[in-house]
Amino acid sequence: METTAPTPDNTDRLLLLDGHSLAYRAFFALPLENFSTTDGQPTNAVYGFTSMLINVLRDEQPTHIAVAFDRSEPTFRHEQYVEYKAGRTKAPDEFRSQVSLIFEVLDALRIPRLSVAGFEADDIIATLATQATAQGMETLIVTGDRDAFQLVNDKVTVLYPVRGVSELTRYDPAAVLTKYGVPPERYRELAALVGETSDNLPGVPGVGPKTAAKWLTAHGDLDGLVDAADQLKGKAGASLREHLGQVLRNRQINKLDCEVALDAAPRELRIGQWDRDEIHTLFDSLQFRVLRERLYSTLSAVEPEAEEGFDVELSRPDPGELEAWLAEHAAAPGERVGLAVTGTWGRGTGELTAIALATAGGPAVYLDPAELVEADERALAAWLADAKRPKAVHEAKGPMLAFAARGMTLDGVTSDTALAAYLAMPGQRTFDLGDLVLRHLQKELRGEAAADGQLTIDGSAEADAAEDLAVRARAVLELADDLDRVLEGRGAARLLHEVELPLVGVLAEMERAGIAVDADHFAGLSASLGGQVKECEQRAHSAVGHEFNLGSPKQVQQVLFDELGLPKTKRTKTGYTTDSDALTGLLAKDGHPVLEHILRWREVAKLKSIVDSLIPMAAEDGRIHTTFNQMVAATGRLSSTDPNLQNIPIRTAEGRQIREGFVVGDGFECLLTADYSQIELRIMAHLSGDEALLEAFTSGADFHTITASRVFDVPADQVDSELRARIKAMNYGLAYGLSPFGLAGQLSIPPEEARLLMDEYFEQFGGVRDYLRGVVDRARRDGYTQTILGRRRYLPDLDSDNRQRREMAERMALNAPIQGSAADIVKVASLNVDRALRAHGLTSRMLLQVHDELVFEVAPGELDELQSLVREQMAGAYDLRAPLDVSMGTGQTWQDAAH
DNA sequence: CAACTCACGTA
DNA sequence: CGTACGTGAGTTGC
Repeated sequence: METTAPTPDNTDRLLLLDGHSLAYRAFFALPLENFSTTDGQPTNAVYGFTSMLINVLRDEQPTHIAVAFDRSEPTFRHEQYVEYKAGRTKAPDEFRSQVSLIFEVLDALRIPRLSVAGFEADDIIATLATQATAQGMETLIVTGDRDAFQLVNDKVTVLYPVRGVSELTRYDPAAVLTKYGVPPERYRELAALVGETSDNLPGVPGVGPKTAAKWLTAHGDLDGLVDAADQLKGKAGASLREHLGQVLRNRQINKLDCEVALDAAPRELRIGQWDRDEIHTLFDSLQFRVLRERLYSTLSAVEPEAEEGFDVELSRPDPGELEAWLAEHAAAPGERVGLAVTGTWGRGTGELTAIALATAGGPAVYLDPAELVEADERALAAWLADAKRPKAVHEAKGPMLAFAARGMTLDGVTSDTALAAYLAMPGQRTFDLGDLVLRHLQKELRGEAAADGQLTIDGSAEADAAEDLAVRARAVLELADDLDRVLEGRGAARLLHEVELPLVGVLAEMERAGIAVDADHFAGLSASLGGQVKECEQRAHSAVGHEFNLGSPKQVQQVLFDELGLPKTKRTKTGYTTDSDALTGLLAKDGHPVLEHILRWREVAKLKSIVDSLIPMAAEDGRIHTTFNQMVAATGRLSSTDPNLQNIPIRTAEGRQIREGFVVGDGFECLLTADYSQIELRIMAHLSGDEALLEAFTSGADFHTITASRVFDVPADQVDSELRARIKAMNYGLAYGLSPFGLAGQLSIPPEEARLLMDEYFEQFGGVRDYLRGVVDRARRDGYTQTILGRRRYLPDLDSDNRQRREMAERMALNAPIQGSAADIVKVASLNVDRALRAHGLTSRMLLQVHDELVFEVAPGELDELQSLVREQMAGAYDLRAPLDVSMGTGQTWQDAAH
């Protein structure tokens, strides 16, 4: 039972920890009064757990890691034995508040945490250990639960904490035998005889470990002992005969399940790149100063040892030789080539500074686009445009724009590794190639020579840059294969290949097209708004008797609450809110004139800032080219930046004036807008299968009116605007996880009335309530939600014991399948419309996508054909039980095209 | 100067 | 105490 770690070798070592059992031990081992933050948050369990984790990482040098947690739901053991773990006192609040902190530590360290409803952490550990052994990995299990001893063998070792959490005893087969007198495979039977107090599994009275071990050794195993029970002598023998049933039940219950269905396989638990900033912030808030330093020095040693680099045979073909090179190395059908480029792109265009192609076999080329002779340029263009020459690219849209700017088309992209990573991990902010390569391939983004620690051949900067780019191309190629496998395993391969990937080109074309703007209109608008801003400012100042900055929430607070003594509003982190809801409320109560001026100032100042930001955005072609981002929204929506054209005002008349500045471009006839009406509600009706709600959609009458008429039990023609507004708020709120309280706030009615309203609603539409409940339950069980096309959103916080975070995750779980499915449908529609435009040979083009709306620029004479084509493709994008409904409008400006 | 907070525009 | 975004201005903190 020695505690030194084995010498590191090349075997993969999987470290599995039992989160709850270790945290619980730490909680009782470390005095609370020494481990709390200054604001009273207890941290002894987090500290003890983290400290132990750091020590194990340092001493054992694992290559793979995961932490398993129990869940609150009953397990299969409870079904077999109702008394299982009965009599356990509930964990103290001081402990429970720390579990989510441990989650945060693990998340920041990028250590996977696993839990499965109906199973204990031990079962997860048993499953992973069994799988790891089968794959030739070594496994180390750190747990305070002795049941794990049954898993010990040549490849599996248990580290069991002693003396609190400061020391771990190593249990290999020999150590188990020494300590208990039986080999590990008999341990379970020994425990069945002796019993386990903490699990409320009583053993045979009068039989301790010594007797039990003696019996098992003498009779081979428990079955042998049972067969021989009649011949056992003495009190102990009699006691065993009397409690035989109980012993057999114990054996049944303490058997760990090795076949739990898990999301992750052992090989996927490779130690990843941890987030230094996140750790810094988190440990700061936990006031772990020493621990942070220990962690830093330990983890820098444990970070993935990326010994391998990428082996590329880089060449720079002589002028005129590119075609031959491509024919030799990049012409095999079906054999993907990695493509990496450097340059700049954005605003619908781009410029290339370097191009590298890498093949799976090793040969790679580096090209300077500025030096390409005509023949090479032609050969490159032909290869790029050939859809039958598959390519893997990381973030393909930018390069696509850059290629397009020099007249080349990039087609045949069968993997965009950033996009694939987004589908695999939709919550992540960035998809850096280096990080992904390290995580998935356990390699550094560097060449073989650099990996060997050698200097590059001549060390020149240009040669290094060429080598770097070729390595990136090769890395993308290998990463693409790996991510293809990951997505295939999750059933998301079609989403990638049939939706997201083809959409890249469609988005690039929309960005390239841009939308024409009327600069004079914007200039006039800016001037007029500027005048109003000044006016409001002066009125506000004179209303309070002095100047102040209306744009400063802090100064506005000072004026309103300190100087004027207005009633306090809702709290923010730093004071009291002055948002428009609050000010409108104050205006109704107090009526101080300054409130009106502030509100009005905010409105016009906001509009002016939007107009002023748009003016310099127009490119030389008189059009604004936004950038669509396909990989930021966790739900699958697109986002738009530089500028954001998805939040151009529409609600107020003045706001709509801005839309008048977006106009049809030269050579086109008009703009066409087409949007889905109530797409999210239709999806909710479809997903819930609520017949009443579905009927409200198929009846053809106004949806909100119909639902209101049902809920309030009045004929549809007697539903007034008040009733309709209430139900409309409910209809939409449901998809966001609205609470009675929130509904009350929004409708300015008492919470009790809001609750009643919801009850009445659900009485009519019970299927919706069942669906919404089911969504959250399923998400909690699976760990993620899913859209109609299988797009997942992972929500680990559904298990948080921080109420606020958990409820937030629940609302996200409610909304993600609805908003995400709507995003799926609009994406499919965009693709189908784009295809149809080509098929019909139309010149009209798609310019914008605003979540449920598509904006087109109509070429002369094409309006009728375009309209019917767009309607057909949008309505037919997906077969919902509440059919998709499309409404369209046309006009010379975006505003006029509204409908 | 970067990072954060607040406020507010859209679906 | 309703989801998903991006932007701009002011403020805070290194």
